[in-house]
Amino acid sequence: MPELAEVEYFRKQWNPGLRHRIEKVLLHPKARIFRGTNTAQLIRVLTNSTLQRSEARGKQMLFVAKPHGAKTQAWLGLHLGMTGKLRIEPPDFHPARHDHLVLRQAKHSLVFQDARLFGRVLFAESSDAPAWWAKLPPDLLSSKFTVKVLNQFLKRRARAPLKAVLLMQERFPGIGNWMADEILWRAAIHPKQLAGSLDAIRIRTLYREIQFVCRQALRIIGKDWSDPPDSWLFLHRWARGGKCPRTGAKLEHATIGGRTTCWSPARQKLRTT
DNA sequence: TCCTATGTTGTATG
DNA sequence: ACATACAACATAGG
Repeated sequence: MPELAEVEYFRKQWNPGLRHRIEKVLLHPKARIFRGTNTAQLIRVLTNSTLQRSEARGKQMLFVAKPHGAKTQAWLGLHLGMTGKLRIEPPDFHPARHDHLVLRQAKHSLVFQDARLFGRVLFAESSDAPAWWAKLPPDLLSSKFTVKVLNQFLKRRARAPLKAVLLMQERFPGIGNWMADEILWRAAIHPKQLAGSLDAIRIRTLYREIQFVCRQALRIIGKDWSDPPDSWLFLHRWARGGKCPRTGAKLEHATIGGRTTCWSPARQKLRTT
């Protein structure tokens, strides 16, 4: 499910728990989402800590807690993978099969559910942010993501199709399968177009559409999980016999960059120059 | 039964 | 070393 805006939506689902104490931590230590993470430390430090704030950067979320009587901070990183969800339940709630992490508070249980277990839980106790948070690439809506940065990355990935390149989180944090298709559709660029083959005009167009889709998705989906308008590719891409909302022509599907990709052949043509 | 799924990563290959 | 491609991970639903 989750790309940039969906992650932002799920992050906010735990807002009722901010500034409240965590009384108990429930988890299945062997669940795959805890791979590489010290769950004993996570339980010890988070129990009796106070949840303070949260942030999302791309698909990565951060929850910061203040451990009881300690000067350090507790850093809880959550990644939703393909099927992860955050939700709120009553304090006496009993975790179901896919509820792998529960932070129990007096008034709420904060639940991380993930059926496919592609998600991930990271944890650190330290005064400064751990590397897995501090070293994340700049947000696509920040001033650090410039046309020049985009241009340089496209040159380095010159032989890869743009669809695959847009999915690279090291440069496009938060973009996932549907956002990549939406961006390329708006920019009228074929998903198989090689990254190194864009002229300066198209690079600028691509840049603009990246920012447009990020901004609008956050505003619409990130706010309350509303659907984007009918004018977006979003609502048509999985429909059987789906039609391009701009040209009315039939949409096409193929696997590109290892992912099912949808584009409008009437609008997105492979270009040799 | 077989195929698909809004993601990441380890490994093979060039 | 660097860039690219793809199988593997685990479960549910059509």
